[in-house]
Amino acid sequence: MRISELSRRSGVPVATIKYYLREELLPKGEATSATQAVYSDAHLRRLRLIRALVEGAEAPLAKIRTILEAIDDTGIDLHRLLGTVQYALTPDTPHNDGPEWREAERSTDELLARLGWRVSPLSPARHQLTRTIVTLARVGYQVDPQTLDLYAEAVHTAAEHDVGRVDPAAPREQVVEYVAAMTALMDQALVSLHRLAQEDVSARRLRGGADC
Amino acid sequence: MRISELSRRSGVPVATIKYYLREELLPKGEATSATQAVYSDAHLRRLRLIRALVEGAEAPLAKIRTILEAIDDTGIDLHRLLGTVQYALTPDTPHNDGPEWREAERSTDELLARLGWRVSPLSPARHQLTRTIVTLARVGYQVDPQTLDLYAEAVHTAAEHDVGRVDPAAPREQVVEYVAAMTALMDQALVSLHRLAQEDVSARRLRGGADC
DNA sequence: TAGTTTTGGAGAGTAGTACTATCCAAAACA
DNA sequence: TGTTTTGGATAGTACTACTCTCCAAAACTA
Repeated sequence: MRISELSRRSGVPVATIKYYLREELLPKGEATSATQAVYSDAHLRRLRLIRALVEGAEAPLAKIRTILEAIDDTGIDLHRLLGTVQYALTPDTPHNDGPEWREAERSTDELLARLGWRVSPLSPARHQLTRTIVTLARVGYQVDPQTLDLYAEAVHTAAEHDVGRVDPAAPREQVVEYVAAMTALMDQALVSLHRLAQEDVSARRLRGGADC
Repeated sequence: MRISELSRRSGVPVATIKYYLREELLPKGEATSATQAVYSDAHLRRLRLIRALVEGAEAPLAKIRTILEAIDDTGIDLHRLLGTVQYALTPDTPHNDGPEWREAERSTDELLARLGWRVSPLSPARHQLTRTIVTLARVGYQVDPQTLDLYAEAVHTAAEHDVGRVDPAAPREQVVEYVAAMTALMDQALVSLHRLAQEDVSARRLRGGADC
């Protein structure tokens, strides 16, 4: 198909498709002349994945490029792919170094030790958790170990399910796209549901006269 | 304290503090002359909250202003405050209308009916969940009811805990700040832990030869 | 065949966001 | 008295993801 049809079928404007071509997020179409090219279903699929990462994960384009390269790397193992997606989705934030940072870091380390989770010391999510603990402490809310344990147990169930759905019998292309999409987007489902749950509990407990 | 001390104690540059004053995120200090003012501990606390929302929740300043106004509204009930924070944190995204949207919307509605959660039809998190389901469907991953049920159960436990920590005996100012901070920031803790859990499960199941 | 539309490619422009730098007169400090 | 800090105002900056414009070649249509 030509670029206009790709645009129509994907819902992405031609100018944006051209932009993604220039940014090398989307591979070139097959040139049929110096000024013409045709695009395949693979382009449509790739475009949909890009838009999902832009809209659903609010990932910056540079980071999306990293994810796509990992997907296209035929030698990558799935664990590494999952790690690459997580890295890409985690904003670069400054490393702090002070007593409050070290205390929060200790909370994180102790939690992971208690849980026995196999997590790299370099994992960006570690850093993010530490940072969240610091941020909450700064506004007067100490996150205690019981809270962290309870949260951890909850999300581990979800994660078992996420990873359990990886189908070893499916074509590799599908598997890697599933891992990338799941890693990038199920966080958003989790957050949405968390908010819905908060609303439900709040409606029962905090609404009206129940607010002290 | 003067603005330089406020800057030193908060870690926020003077220029940024002035910016927040202009943007009316931060109330004016108490003028001691035409060109001098002093700031209280309340200013320091407010500045920390602003930075927590900027850095921890990645909330746009205009939305932070909305949250702060709700906090300062002495007549607001806590349930409404929680709703206001959630609204503020949810990006405005277009409403779609097509068969795939309606199908996803039905998934969301059925889930909430199954769960019996008290959730407003206008809740932004409803819309976000629907959108996530659509986005995942577009990249080939259908989110089934079992997945949603499992996630929902997990996060409800977390939400019970979140809301259960609201202390009716504490000063109102503290309570409203806790509700706002919790609503805005515990999502990030949840996501961080979800990612750590995924890494753990992936390490067990997907690493190396386990990838088909 | 001629006029119109579409294309790849290149470059410039736009909007939004959150700051950051500069300037100035008045106040505070040493 | 000279230097530093202040409130206030204004302009500038960096980043991000597009979006618009132009042009020559190719494709389409009547």
